Amino acid sequence: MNAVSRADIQMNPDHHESLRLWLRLLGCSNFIKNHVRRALAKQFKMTLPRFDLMAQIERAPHGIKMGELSRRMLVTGGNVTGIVDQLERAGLIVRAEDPADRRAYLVKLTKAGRQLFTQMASEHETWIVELFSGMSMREQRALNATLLGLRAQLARKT
Amino acid sequence: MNAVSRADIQMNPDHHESLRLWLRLLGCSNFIKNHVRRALAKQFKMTLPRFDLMAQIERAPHGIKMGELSRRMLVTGGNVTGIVDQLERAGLIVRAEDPADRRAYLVKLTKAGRQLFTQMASEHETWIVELFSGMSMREQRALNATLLGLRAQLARKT
DNA sequence: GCAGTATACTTTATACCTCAATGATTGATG
DNA sequence: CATCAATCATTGAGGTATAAAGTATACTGC
Repeated sequence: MNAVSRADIQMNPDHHESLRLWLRLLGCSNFIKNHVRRALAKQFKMTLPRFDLMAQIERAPHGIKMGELSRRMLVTGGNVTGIVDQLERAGLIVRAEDPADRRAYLVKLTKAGRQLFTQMASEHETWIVELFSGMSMREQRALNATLLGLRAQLARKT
Repeated sequence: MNAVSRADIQMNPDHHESLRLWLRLLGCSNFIKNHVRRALAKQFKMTLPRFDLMAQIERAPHGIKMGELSRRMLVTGGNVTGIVDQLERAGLIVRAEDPADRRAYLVKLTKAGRQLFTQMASEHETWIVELFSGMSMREQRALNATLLGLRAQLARKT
């Protein structure tokens, strides 16, 4: 094909492998994200970040602090503020006061939020199952284990 | 395929496996993306989308059309317009006329763009290699193969 | 030639997201 | 118990994303 660039010449072929792996990982992730985003928009007029945020809240029945949401979602605090604003305006969540810390809020699902989330989560799961249906359960478990290891390695690099 | 009710779907632990896998995939992807974004900003005052776009152009020495950029980056055309605007304003790329189609542009790197990209790509590669250094080359190849298969399966789902 | 339709790109409105700066509260230390 | 650094959340500016609508050009078939 075409000649290799100067950058390519300097590359160790093993390094190239890591780069390809990263691009592949990103590609898969983006594809699924796009798919889910479109489905959420179409069926529930919901965005993916809002759905993710609600999912985090749902796992914390006693409420969850803004900062904890930020850490779990790997996004900045300012971002969380904005999304919580929107969801609160829509009546799906509330900022409850934290009795132990007057700086903080405990964000909780409202009844409407819980109901909607239950519906969405169910649909969401079927979409994901369908997307991964080309892989056997065995393969899925293996991939999951690999990624769990990768995630642990990555966490060490901060 | 759908002989199971929605209640059954929630009960099936295999389905949760797919969900966990997806969240793990997304987590790894986001972590690396954040890491690279910060490094690009710090060392080159560059953003990740702009770097990605330059990388796509660099692979197409004769220039590349806006629509092709959009397809390869899995983003919308409007988005490409904005990023190309910024990079062009910075003197790193140019919109050259396509002699074969007056609606289209052939986007190319300028000399400055090519030089900067070469530097950035080299650094970028070392970051990625470092991030994946916890995995053996063997493991990386296996993961890459798995994701390649996944990507192919996904592409079939449109 | 000349509709009608498809393609290439831009624009607009809205939402996400980061970083850095700010205000408010807490908690640890001298 | 007074200070002061650390923590919790918000704001504002700049950049990235989408969908939908708009403009201009190309193509297709009659």
